[in-house]
Amino acid sequence: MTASAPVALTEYEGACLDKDADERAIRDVLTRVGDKWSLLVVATLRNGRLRFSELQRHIPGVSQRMLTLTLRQLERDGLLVREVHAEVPPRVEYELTGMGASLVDASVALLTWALENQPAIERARTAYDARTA
Amino acid sequence: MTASAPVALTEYEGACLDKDADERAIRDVLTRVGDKWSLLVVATLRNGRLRFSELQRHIPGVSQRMLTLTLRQLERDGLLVREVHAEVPPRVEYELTGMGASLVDASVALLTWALENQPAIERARTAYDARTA
DNA sequence: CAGTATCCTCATCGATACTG
DNA sequence: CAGTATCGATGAGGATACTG
Repeated sequence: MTASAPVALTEYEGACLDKDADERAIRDVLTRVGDKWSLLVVATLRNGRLRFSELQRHIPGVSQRMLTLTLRQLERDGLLVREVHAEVPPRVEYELTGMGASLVDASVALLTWALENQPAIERARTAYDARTA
Repeated sequence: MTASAPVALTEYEGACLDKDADERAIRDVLTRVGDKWSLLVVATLRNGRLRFSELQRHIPGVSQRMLTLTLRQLERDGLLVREVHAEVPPRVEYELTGMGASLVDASVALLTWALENQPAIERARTAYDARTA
């Protein structure tokens, strides 16, 4: 499973990471993925559209402000669409675009890695701290 | 290729993202991957060990301070090892661990996604800005 | 219900200078 | 060469209050 990855990586370094535009593209996406709520929002929307309040319930700890800001960014980037229904009380639903769904798919490997390696990381930290303390 | 991903994601939401520990593990890794230099450092080390100054040359724009901090964190997490050679002038080499290499492999899908979708994201932003301006 | 508007804090990051 | 120490800017993110 790791047989072809080194090749792919070499291509990144040679053909991509050194070029400014591609490096910016990657940093752009990684910054988004690395922020506190974006990936959690798209992952939560992976199973279907949800309204604002439903999202807030599904994502513990997110403030109204941060959820709004995150949704606006994701909408601006074309990862989800915002649908306002002209009703009283207002109803706003959010739904992933194809690109948004594909981002989740592309993130699965990294999420799996995170879960699988968390114990080893924890152990490494403990050992390091003991060594340097 | 996207056939099995939704299933995997559903498992994440049901079995993982709602549980505090796993969510912390994921956020932990995503924060690391999302920071400005970490993934760039491990990717650069993917082809073999490098010394401090070589890393700095390979990674344009990184300051001594940030490179040091990034390397210390990655070392603490067990993603690379730091080898100090008792020489004058001092020589310090950094090399990925197996876990460090596997992180790069796990990130390839996301990096590929970033490169492939960057144009579409750019277009979406332009359209959004025109719509809301 | 689905937001805005303000204020505030803290962590990240960069620049610069110094050192074993 | 491979760092450390210090300072300062920037901005992500949280708390709270208010609104169409």
